[in-house]
Amino acid sequence: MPLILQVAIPAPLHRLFDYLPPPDVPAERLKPGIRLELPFGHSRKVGMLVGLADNPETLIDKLRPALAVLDETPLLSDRDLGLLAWASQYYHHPIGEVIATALATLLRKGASASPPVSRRLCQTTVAPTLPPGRAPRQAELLRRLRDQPSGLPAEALADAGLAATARALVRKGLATWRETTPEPFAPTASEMPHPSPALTLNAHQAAAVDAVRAALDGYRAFLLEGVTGSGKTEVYLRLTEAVLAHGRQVMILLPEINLTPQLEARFRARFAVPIARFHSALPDGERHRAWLSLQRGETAILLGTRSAVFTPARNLGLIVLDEEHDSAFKQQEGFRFSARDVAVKRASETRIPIVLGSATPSLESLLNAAQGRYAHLQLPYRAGDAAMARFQVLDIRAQPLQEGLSAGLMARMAKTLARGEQTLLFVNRRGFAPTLICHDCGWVAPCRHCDARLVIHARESRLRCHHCGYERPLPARCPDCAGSDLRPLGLGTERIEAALAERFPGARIARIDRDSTRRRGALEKMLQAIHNGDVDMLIGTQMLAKGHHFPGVTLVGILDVDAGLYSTDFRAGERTAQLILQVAGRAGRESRPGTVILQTRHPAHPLLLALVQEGYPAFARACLAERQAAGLPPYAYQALWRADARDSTLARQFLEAIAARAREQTGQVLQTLGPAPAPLARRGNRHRWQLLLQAEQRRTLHGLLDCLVAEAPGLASARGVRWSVDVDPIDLA
DNA sequence: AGCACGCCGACT
DNA sequence: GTCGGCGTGCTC
Repeated sequence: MPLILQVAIPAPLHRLFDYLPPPDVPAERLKPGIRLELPFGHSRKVGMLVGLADNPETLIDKLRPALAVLDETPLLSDRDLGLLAWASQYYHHPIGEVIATALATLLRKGASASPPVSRRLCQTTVAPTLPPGRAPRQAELLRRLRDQPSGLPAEALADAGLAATARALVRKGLATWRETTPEPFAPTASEMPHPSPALTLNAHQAAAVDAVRAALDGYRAFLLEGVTGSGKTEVYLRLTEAVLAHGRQVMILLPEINLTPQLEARFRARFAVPIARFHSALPDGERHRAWLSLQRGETAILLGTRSAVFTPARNLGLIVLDEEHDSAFKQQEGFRFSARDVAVKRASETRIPIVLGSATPSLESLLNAAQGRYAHLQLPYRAGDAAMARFQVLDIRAQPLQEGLSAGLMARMAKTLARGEQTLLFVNRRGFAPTLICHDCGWVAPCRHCDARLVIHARESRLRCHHCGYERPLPARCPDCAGSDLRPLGLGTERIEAALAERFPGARIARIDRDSTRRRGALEKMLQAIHNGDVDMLIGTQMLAKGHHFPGVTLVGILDVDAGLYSTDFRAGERTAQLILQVAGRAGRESRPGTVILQTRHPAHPLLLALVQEGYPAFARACLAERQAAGLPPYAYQALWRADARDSTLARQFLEAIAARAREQTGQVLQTLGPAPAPLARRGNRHRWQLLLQAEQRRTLHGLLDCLVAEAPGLASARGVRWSVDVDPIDLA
């Protein structure tokens, strides 16, 4: 009876490949989770064995034998493979590529996963005769070896400058090198001191810690909603302590590890256990070691970004995902997974708790909490009674603007400057395509088919909806008030910087955005200058909103609230609110909380008022009610089908065929919006279109996707078209 | 995605 | 007469 190997290969192919076992390999070594070297087409690939079968799926004479087995023992457990198979199915992404994203780069290329050889220096005799004469360093090292029967690691000796001393002892036969493999992390009383003492918890923190600690034995998802400065990190630390005490590992996921050095510092200060980082900016070798150390159980705490969510762990006891609302958790190309949703799935499969933390939770998570799927924990107060910033809505309708700056805001800036305090100007440039707005009455061009704004296509002089494809010519006058002052909405940081330099000659201005901080170390330098008080005015994008705190800033100006309130993306309001609170949380200190000025042409916008008058929870409730009324996520489920082709018509016709099939199969329970040109309609000489599929039931949508993804390659209109499916898209742009 | 096979223009 | 353009088709 032939043994057939079912192998996942990193290629954009939605299936497994069958192979014969490599020659001369005993069957018991062929366990799912090991890597194989394989002949594939005309090249060699590293694939993952995911299953065994008695009979091949294809003709037996097409089978080729695998070339070699690369792993002694499985790199991925059945549970790991199960999570990856789920992700492949849920996101409709090829299993081979999904598995590849779960492996560190070097493993993907076939590098050895055996533990690196590490040498420890051990004494050779129990009562060594000390070398005569003066060799104090050798004597001292011998004494340390006597106290440490398991020996001292070579790296530690090298770090301490004792490499030569060690060699001398070995030469004299008093010590010897032993090759050891690192032990799985196992907490002992001596390994668990608190180098930095735990802070005292307030009542809300204590309640949150108790709730999670009571649930460490099984799956439970917790939404930890805590305003900026309310002490979420201390909660994470206490929970980590509890989990480590059980000898289990903790995974901390962050949107961007480089922006949260304080968090890592606090973990390192609190715990004397092995802590590893895992993120895409890490050099391959380090990533490889971090991956393996978690997989083998040598790392107790992993701090990582979204790519870390698939890293296998021997004995995971808790997942913490901080800033859970952050869109960086969603991969925006290729395998478009949400690390937050995968993490929840992983916790549930592993039967461990997960804590999703945020000051401004996503509406998805708030709804999950409201419906009881997540337990809702709240930290409503800032530690140390620090006051929240005051908000001030500034009506700029019919006001003269100088590059987006109103006279009122500039007057406040002048005063702030005169007092020697800092101003932070926030420009939301999150890739919103500009919208047309009437400067006299605030009218914005709406789509007649969608609850969305039309987008200016300047070259064609037309307004177009990116959801349904509706379009009309650019109007010369406002349809509402007949005013002729119609303006595109949206300003760049450079224009504002120039305007400020002109208006405030002599003021020291710093611009912080991707362009100005591209050079290595440039951001750190600017931050230092700001902290030193060498900067009067900061202009920045959302880069400013994360991680850094600016105690010298007492005035925050948000120039462009309308662009966020009226974007083509229905999620823009939610993101804008999250950003406003995040920016507000950067400024001021206990004694001087600071003022946040929001420039808007819609001073009575109900969501804006809810946010500034009642706070984020009230805003979120209002926003959820709107979403429910409109039948939008999180009350509906979406998938965005993208297609591109050399010829624009081909891509459109393919998506029209998909839309037609979708309507045939599901009828009324599914909405199709489009196909419409993608916001970046032509990229790399390919024309891009998109089709939005939406259903009230997740099952309806996924059942349909299963069929359509299987059918699509066979459609006549699929020729020459490249396509992909984005499940739970967060950027419809 | 690679990578080959496969039919039509400008060059030693 | 060849070298090479990238169109399309396959990979167990």
